[in-house]
Amino acid sequence: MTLNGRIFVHVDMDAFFISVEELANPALKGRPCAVAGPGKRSIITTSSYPARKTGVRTGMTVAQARCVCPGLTVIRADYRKYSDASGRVMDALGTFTPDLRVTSVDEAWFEGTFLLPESGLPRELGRAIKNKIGEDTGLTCSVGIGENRLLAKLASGMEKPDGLTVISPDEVSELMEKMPVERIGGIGPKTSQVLHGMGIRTCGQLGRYPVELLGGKFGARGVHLGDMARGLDPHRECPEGKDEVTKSVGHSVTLQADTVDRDFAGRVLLTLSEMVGRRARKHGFSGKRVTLTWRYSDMTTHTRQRTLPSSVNNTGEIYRTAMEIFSTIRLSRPVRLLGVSITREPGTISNGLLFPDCSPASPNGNQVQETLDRINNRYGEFTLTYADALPDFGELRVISPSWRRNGLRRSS
DNA sequence: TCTGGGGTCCTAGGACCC
DNA sequence: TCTGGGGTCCTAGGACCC
Repeated sequence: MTLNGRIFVHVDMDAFFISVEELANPALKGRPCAVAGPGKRSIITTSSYPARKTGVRTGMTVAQARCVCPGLTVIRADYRKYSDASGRVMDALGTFTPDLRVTSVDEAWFEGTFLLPESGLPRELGRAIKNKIGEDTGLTCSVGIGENRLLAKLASGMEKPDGLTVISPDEVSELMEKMPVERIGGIGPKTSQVLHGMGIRTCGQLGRYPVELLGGKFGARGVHLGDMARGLDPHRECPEGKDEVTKSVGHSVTLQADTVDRDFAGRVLLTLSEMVGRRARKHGFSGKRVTLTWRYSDMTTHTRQRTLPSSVNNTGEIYRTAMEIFSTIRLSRPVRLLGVSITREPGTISNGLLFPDCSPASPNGNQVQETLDRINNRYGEFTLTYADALPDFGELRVISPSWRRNGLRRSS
């Protein structure tokens, strides 16, 4: 089975965090286990395949998961370990192409058109990738290959775990005919619910639906839905590197208990501002817009933002702006989450190394900050910090699935 | 003992300008 | 007995992804 035109390869690690834990502790293998954060309100991040069989799902609370699966072993997330493992995986993939696109801690894709082995069989390329990752890291992955990104990603999810799936052009229409719409990247719970309401459950049905009606229902996005359902990729024109620029840096935290205490909230905002500022400064990022996010106990989430005259990444500026915004809002209910982020203006380049535009609050403030940064760089995050900051969650190392190696999203 | 945290992109409405 | 029509910027919210 060969693909005649371009080919794209999508690599997705199997139950990544759990697999890394199993590597460190083989006794976990074959057992129902799950990785979760440290807080009592944290959720399941990843679960092993035996755990999934019992009904454990990502997003459940630890209590819910234990309820479904009483024998569940819950492992506290160790982001440093996953970050290191991810680096090894991406290094292995980097031996195949100089143009690897890392989309998250456990996912990457690249165009493989010119990388096919002499035999020209995509499946052989896929096998070579799986072998290389296995040899270098001891981990398994699922590889999907298709004539565009959308199909490659779809393919990688078809035979998990340890899968290798090649979708050749002549099997696309038959494959899509019965494919549930929610399997397509970009069609989430809300969209699929609306589609179901319209009597559309499969990609076959979606692909035949009149484009005008989809456009009317879903706006600009609706126009692409039909194409996607037929296995065409709306991202096919994606200029080199254009999607690689980081646009915002932020941190948020769900509090251990909901609060109406404004002083405490202020200390949380100081801590978050320092975390944001630290990470931004480390990577030469700065942004003009500061956004405050808060979530009430009923899960309704609100944001208020303020655009500053110039870009900032100074903890003091970020904190001051966040507090200015905070002072304008009246908390109508207890708050469960607070967040702070800075956003780059569209079209501006902010790289502190080239353009040191991190306008300090005051020369003194900046000196203090530089000293703090130096100490924390050397001895670890929050070794020295503001008296009012809360070091207990400031210590948390962040690695989100959108983490990128050598990129801004790398955990600090 | 409900419901994490990091992001991106899109939409819609209002302010403002000419 | 009135109030056009663009364009752009800013803001808030929401869908989605991993």
